[in-house]
Amino acid sequence: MEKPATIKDIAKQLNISLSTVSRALRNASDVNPNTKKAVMALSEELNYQPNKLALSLRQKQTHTIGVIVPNLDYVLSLMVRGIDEVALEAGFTVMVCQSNESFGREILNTSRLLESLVDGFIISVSSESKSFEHFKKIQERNLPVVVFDRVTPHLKAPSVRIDNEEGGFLATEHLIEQGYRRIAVLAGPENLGVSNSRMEGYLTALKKHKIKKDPALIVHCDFNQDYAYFATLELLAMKKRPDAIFTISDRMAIGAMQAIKKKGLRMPEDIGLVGFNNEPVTSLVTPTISSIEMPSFELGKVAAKLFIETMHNKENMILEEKVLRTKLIVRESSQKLTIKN
Amino acid sequence: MEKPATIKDIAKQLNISLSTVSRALRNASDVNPNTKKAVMALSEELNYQPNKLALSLRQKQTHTIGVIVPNLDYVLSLMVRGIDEVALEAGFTVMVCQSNESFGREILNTSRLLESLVDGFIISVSSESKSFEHFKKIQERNLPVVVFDRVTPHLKAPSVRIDNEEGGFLATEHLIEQGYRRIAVLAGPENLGVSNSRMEGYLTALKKHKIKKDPALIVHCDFNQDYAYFATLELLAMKKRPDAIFTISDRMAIGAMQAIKKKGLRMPEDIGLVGFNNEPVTSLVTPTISSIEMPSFELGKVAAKLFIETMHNKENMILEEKVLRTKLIVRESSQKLTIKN
DNA sequence: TTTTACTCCGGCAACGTTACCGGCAACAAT
DNA sequence: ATTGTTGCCGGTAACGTTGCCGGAGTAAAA
Repeated sequence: MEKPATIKDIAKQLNISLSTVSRALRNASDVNPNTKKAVMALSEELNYQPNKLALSLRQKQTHTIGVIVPNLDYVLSLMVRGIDEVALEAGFTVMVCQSNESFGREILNTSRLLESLVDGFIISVSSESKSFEHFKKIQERNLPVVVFDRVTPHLKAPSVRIDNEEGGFLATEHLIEQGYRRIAVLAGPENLGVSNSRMEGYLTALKKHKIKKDPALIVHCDFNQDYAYFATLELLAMKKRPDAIFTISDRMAIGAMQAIKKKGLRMPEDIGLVGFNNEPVTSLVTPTISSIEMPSFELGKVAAKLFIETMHNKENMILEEKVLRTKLIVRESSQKLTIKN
Repeated sequence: MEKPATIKDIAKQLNISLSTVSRALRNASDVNPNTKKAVMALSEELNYQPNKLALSLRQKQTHTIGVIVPNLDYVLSLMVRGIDEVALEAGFTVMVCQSNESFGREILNTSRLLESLVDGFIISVSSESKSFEHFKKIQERNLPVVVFDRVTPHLKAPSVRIDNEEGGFLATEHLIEQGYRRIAVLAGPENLGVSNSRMEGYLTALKKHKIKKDPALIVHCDFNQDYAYFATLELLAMKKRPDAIFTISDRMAIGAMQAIKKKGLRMPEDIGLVGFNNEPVTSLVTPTISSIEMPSFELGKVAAKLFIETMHNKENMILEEKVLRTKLIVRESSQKLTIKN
């Protein structure tokens, strides 16, 4: 069995035509039960497997979804697994590309996947992306697109995301309830939607509790542990330093934690800290870090389901926007008050 | 530009034949410079991109590599990035599948990738896999295979791995030099090669320093934080408990650390701990955990290079076995002696 | 002039598959 | 006996591409 068997081989051995074999293998109608049985038997024996390339070429569908993610950190790889799960179930293969948070790379990935003739895209945009021209090429070809996690209003497509405002709100209100008042926020790049939404929630919480917003306490920095470290050092060097920090990612929380330790401050006594994502590492460090949990795996699954829906009614596509809830996980870094039993 | 342009479109507009266009686009020889220029110009204008499906079907090559990994943890995702890097450079696309350490899943992935008509495989076997029949199907089709990281002698294929014996040796000898004597090893499943090799290094170090091996100190458990936690609790409950633990992964080291803390023991004073992989988390926990560093990204690159070599001389394939060096990273969990300056 | 050589190009087949159409039986209905 | 009707099947074209072969035209060599 050097070369894989083809329909032609079956046809030849059974002395029937290609068309009949083809029909026997799928349509089932318009073919004598006996012939069908024979074809089935032989195809089993020869271990026949339809050539996907030929199929795809013929029916102009590859049953492949292009997935573009900024990276494959804990949260995103969970989401990708969710996508994978649902896609496989529905008979799709996924091709995952990392943009490494780079705009250029994202463009490259897009065109590569386009060349690979994927049937559509599931995208989480890079933090660097300000222009969305490269995605237009996708929609020009009339391919379905679903945006997830990092959504953007510039892209007219169905989307799934978590409720970032809620997450920001929960984190901030929790800090307020614990008695913190000068709460700083370590945000990501200014054009990153998720970051801004989380900050929005932060502001809402302040407003609700009548705490005046202090622009000096709002710091934008790169989505990255080291930057967060230095940004925190600066925050702590202020005359009136913050008494709590909300970081819009756990990575940044780790950086902040290191800076706080470096300064000899204690959590939660001197300063409170809440992160975002609820990565496992938050419960491993000392002190353990409070964080916002999100249903990542579920989010991936929803994204894939949305994709399949969109794919099936391309004509009258609905711009659905799904939003999943978040949850506050309280740990040592922010729990100043003891819980009464 | 609804549908992507094809060679036929170009031919029609220029009133020349398909063959000429085809030749103009690649061969370059056997075609009038002027015609060629015209073809090039028009293909640019129409944004022509060759249809990969048709190409693959024609020349029976998809320029795709199937990559099977047991999971996508820190180390493996670095390796995959290495593979990706080199593969892309060489004009290959990679399709990554996770077996989730499951044997059945690995079989499924193999046949799916085989169906997708990949040109070959780069594989790291699942810890569950004891049989390797499913890989035979690959070699029956005469497709190149490279094994990486988790290699196995049952698979006749070029391979890259790190020097696990060395890693185990370095970790153990370091503990011995720090004065530890009853050194336990937390190993993975018994059939997992990497685990056994690391244990081999452990034994070599013991022998070199004339420390008698104590079977009670050798514990096999699942490759997993929780199992490591419980296994460590048991170790610590022994009458003559170990004074150091070498775990063959950082995940397990974390579990061990939690158990040690739970028991109220201090590292490195009461007990020493060394992990393997040098994941970032080792430097974030308290105490920081010593570990064995390995060139993961590089390993991925080597694997891909090896694959491309193998692919290019399929005929007289050499069963190369590359081995990369490891390095000990000393941190708080095992540094009993102060370093003299 | 004839032969040879070279340049450039078009036609055909093939990769593996399916959709469509048309045809030949056999049988039922008229 | 003629006309549908139905069941089953084969031929052909097409998806987009390239490799092979042969041929026309021109120029150089005999």
